[in-house]
Amino acid sequence: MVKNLYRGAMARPRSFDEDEVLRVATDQFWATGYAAARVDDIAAATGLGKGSLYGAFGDKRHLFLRAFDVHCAGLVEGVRRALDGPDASAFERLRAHVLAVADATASDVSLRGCLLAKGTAELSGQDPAVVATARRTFAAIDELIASCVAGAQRAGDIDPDADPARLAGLLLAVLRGIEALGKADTSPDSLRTIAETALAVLPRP
Amino acid sequence: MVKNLYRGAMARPRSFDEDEVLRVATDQFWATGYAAARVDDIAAATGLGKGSLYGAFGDKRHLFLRAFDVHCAGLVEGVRRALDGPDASAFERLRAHVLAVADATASDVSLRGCLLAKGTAELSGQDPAVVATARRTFAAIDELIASCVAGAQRAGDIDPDADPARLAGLLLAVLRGIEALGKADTSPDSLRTIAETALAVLPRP
DNA sequence: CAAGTTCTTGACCATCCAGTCCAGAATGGG
DNA sequence: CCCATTCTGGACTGGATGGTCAAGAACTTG
Repeated sequence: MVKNLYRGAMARPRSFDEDEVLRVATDQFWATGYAAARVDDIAAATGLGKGSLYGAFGDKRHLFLRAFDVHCAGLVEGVRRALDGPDASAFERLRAHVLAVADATASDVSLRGCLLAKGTAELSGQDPAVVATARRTFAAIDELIASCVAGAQRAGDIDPDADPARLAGLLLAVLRGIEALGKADTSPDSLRTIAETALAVLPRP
Repeated sequence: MVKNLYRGAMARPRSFDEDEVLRVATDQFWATGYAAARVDDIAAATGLGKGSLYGAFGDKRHLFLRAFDVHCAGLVEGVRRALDGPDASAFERLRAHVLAVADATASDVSLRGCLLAKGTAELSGQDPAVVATARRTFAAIDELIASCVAGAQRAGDIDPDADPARLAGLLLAVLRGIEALGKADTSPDSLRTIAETALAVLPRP
């Protein structure tokens, strides 16, 4: 249970920023996975005592869930920034984003991949909350892609007869696939080629 | 270290089949992930004492690595069986396989996904042996798909001017993406639609 | 400034778990 | 039929780790 509610006016104030702690915690979970991450390490990395950590977040699982949520929200926000914009440049934004994901995955020397993928892979069979967050996140990204595709259609860069939702689903799967292949140290060239091919097969008007 | 070498004529013979034990171990790792799997549980599930397990496989990590190898080899073998055959039906086999993966992923009620994906996600940052096996496995599947695509091209079902390697890479990414999305409990319909769309965008002659 | 509240620290606890070890069982060779 | 060898089972150990707690620090309110 979370004990320290942080309801505004408190006696002794928090000595830390919750979001900052969550970012550090995210790094720890990211590096090793949920089960292998140690609460002591997270405490050390944040500079907090374990009591504060447990007081603020309840237990390891809830700490992870919070970090996971923040991370996923950030992901969606990043995709939104990358894809939002005027129809005229929608296709170019889509293209840039898909290639950027491939390049980012390829240059991830640590092979840690994305916490969304890692967390979902590790915990989907055991924690419904993780599944729910992952689903929401994927759905949000799917919609962002779909609306970017629709923009590209209006701009005449993608066949207007195609179903934007279907193309978005395909692109989302490709993105997640690139991420998965990247963790197996697939060559940067291969990943980029996959991204290019995905863009190339999109139906032109 | 592995102590029991099993070099043919031994004093007291093994009471178990190594492959069978690896299958059971695979199930355990699959259900919970590597870090969360307990050697005691694996021993219980196989009916072996821990002494025998450690004698035969060395330690938890090597046991996992062996199980992972066997699992991946089986995966490749399954794909080979699904995709090998005459050119005339190559496209149909490809189509059936892609749809089958989507359906299988969708009907995986336990959301455990594929051990290849799960193991790679969890351990790619920490165990080079896992990365190596994953890469080999993906490369093998990639080649199988490429050669099936080439067959479909010879049969006139796919544009002969397309690069089969590029299309194979794209399809592999889509398959891995479907797997990833499936763990987030994406609807069976969505997964199948992604598979259908991937097949639909393949360039026809 | 006293009282009341909440946060912080880190020692402490109870449990869990990978890996060890040994006494005994099963087998083949001599 | 006995001995050397190898496997088996499970009790045991040492260390790690999630979570608790109590004493004290920091702040608000009256």
